[in-house]
Amino acid sequence: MAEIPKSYDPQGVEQRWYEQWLAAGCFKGKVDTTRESFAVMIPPPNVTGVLHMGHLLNNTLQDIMIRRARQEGKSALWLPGTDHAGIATQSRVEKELRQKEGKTRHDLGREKFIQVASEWRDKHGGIILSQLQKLGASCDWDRKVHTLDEGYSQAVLQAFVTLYERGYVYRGKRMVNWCPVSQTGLSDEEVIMKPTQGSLFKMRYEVVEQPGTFLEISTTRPETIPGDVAVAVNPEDSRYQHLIGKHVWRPFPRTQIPIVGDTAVEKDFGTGVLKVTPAHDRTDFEIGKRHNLAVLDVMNPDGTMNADAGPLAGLERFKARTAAAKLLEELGALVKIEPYENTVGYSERADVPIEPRLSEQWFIHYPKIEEAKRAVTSGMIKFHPERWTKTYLHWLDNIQDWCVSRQLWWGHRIPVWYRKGSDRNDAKNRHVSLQPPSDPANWEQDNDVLDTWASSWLWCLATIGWRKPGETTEELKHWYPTGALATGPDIIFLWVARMIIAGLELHGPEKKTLTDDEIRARIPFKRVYFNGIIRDKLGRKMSKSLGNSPEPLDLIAKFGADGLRFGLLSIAPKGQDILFDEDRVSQGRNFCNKIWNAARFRQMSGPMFDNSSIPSIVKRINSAQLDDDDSAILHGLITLSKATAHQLDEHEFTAYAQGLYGYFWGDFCDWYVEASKVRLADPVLRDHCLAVQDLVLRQFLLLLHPIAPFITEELWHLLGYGKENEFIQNQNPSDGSDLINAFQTSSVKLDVSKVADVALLREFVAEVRATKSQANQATKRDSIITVIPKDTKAKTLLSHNRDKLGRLAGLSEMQFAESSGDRPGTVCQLGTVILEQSGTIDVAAEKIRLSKELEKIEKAVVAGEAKLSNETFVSKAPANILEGARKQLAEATAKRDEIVRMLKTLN
RNA sequence: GGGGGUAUAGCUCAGUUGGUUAGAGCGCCUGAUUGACAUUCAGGAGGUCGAUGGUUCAAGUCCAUCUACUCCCA
Repeated sequence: MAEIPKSYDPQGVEQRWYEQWLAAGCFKGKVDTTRESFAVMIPPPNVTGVLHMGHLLNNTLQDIMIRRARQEGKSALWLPGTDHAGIATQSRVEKELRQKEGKTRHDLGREKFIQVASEWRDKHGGIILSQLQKLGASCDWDRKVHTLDEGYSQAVLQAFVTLYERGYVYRGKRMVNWCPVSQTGLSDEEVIMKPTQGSLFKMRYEVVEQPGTFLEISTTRPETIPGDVAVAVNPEDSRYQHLIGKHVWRPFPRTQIPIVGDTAVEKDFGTGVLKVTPAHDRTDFEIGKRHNLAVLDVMNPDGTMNADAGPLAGLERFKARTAAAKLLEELGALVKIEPYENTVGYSERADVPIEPRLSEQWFIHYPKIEEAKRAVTSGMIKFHPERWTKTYLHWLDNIQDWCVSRQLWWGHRIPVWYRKGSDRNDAKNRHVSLQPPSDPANWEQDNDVLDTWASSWLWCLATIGWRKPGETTEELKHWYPTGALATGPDIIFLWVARMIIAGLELHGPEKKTLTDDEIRARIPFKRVYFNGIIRDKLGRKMSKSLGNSPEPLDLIAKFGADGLRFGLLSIAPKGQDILFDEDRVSQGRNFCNKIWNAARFRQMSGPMFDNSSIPSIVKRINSAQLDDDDSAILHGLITLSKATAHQLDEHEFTAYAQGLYGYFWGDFCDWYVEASKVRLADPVLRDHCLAVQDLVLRQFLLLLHPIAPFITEELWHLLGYGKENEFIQNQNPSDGSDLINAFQTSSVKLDVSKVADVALLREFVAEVRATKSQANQATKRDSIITVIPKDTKAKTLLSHNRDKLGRLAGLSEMQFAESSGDRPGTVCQLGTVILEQSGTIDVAAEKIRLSKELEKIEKAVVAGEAKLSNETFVSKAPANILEGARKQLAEATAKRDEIVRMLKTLN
């Protein structure tokens, strides 16, 4: 066996093992119906994207789940892929086209543009997946899926056609959210509401029938004045009701528009008079419909003003706003301009304010809403943390039809053909199918593509072969529903809810309502873990413009993938946002180094023996030599295994990481290994003690493996736990029951009470060290103490562990005495400790120390006495609590009395 | 306007059916290095658990109200 280097160097280890895992096909998902299945579908990142902090956390969590499942012997599959990111990709390609060739997509034409975009995708896309490999992601790369793959595309179109046939898809002219930059409609979910600083323009319009009378009107958008077709007041508003039916002069282009009465107008908002612009506002559109008003569109799709905008024609919309204000002023119609903050919808991708715009679009009316709610409320799908259920249900309760058409070219072209020159809104003139019509010359296909989310909502189905309802594949039968989904709560509507709906409606024959059993069979996943969003240490979102996002690959290079994974996990509170601070990732790296060195120490401490299985190690444990520490550390190992199994089941990832950290560093390294150095020097006891260490290290590596796959695999082999070409991923850490069995088989009897005894010894050592530190003897290895044991049991425990205590506390001698006499000491649970010192003791300092101690313990005594003298407590509290309180009070009292006595002797 | 979330040490956070003297990591201070690890070890300082009220023998934990910050939806 090679000698282990002094500090852990992740670089070489990571690359070597990742290559071996790939070569051995470790990550391949195999359909094996004899095993329980467990699949995870990666949330497909944008194909154009690069790895960011959020991906690191999200994919670490998935990797943990899938690696643990593999260890447990499940038939596991983690399927990777990317989505085509319609708007994002098209925008980037168009931008490059514009910059490099000065062309627009229209110069190229649809076919050529898609070809260019595909080439661009193939060149720049998918970087993110190779970056994930550096993180150690154990995806089945051979099953990589892209939403524009041929088979997947078929599924997407089929879903649309099926929903059309089932009556859930319709076409219509509606108000949609229009992005002037991407020049496409968007769904409500893609619009981000942001408080925006703007101005409120107060204007006055003259009443036509009563010259000299003016109506004051407030607006944030004076550029839409040319599109005004009326002004509206609340019919119950006594200030204005007499004017309903009359007209006002619209300032520009100057014309008469009617005054209408509509209850949608809020009397208290502004002046209580609303200008009505049906083409550019949702509320106004509704008002216009009620009053039969014309829809006067004054804007081009790119956000510039069109010819109908009169004097504003040709101006960009925000320039037009300023120009409109100036114009109003010149006309004497402007009263004043006030700063004003209101909430404005922004396009998620382009980050510019959207325009409400009337256009022809395709919509999906969501099916299976009731079932989607029931799936979650009755626990067939479990959300972690559970509170997201409320958000999910609230959305379903207020659900709006989904605008799924996008005026883009990059995506799945809507599989609808219209008879040339006919009314497209008449279903008779449509051909909706995966196949074009047989007489293509008479038809033209819809120019639009589907929303990207209308492809990714099939992710759990179409990645494993779903192509149409009713048909199934081996993979679908085996892995669907998938075991868990890990994602961010920000896409609970965009993606999670829609996947649930898609599964319920499309995974099976058409049914109006579903039974619970049918729901169970159709849901895409059984659990959803919502991980928090990573922010910078000031709590801001990570963003390119702020430059506050670290480069993930740099972090991996600096801390190692394992260290980074561990660090992220240990600072990621359950479902809570995470404030990222690089310093904290170093904890993960340090932990890896600690593990590395513990293994190194094991290697240096003696020869390696048969480490090939639990029984072969347990066989080397000598029951006769089993001491207090052995019992405690092995019992702790069982407890840890059990806790880990529970925490992973419940997705308590942080507790899982911290449990391993505390056990390994605190219990094993700082105490057990240090204590065992005495025995390791003794040839009779050495091998037994090494066996215990071997067992602890083995099980610990197994438990840690899902978080830190590389270092655990490396040490697994270096310490001889696995043979060549066998991997740690195929070893089950279990919940501790295999340890219990092995101990029973080999008649190794652990004494559970030793856990408490060792805790007492640890307190004792800590007190001695503190006392020494105070007396400036901290570094002395040959201090002498006198102990007045509390009782005979304490005395036995101390003398049993004399050598260890000497080593751990730096003692050359530990004497026992009946009484401390007149010397001050430290009181701990096992007794009073007196440090022998040369020269005189600092009486004043001792007094201060003891007084502080006294103050602390006095509080406990008072609290304990109060509690026990309370009759209701004594009569109502359960017996074990009562007994505990009595014991505690007795101990506190004894300690207090001893301190008081020592203080007296000092006076 | 509606609905979440959070508030515990200087910082970031644990604290799982209410029950010892509320914990960890980092930071800070003191001390340690010739054989696992300075990516280390030992010790120390530091908290009226956001505020008020309630339930209970017992509240950081449960309930109500309030305050601050934050997210989502309108």
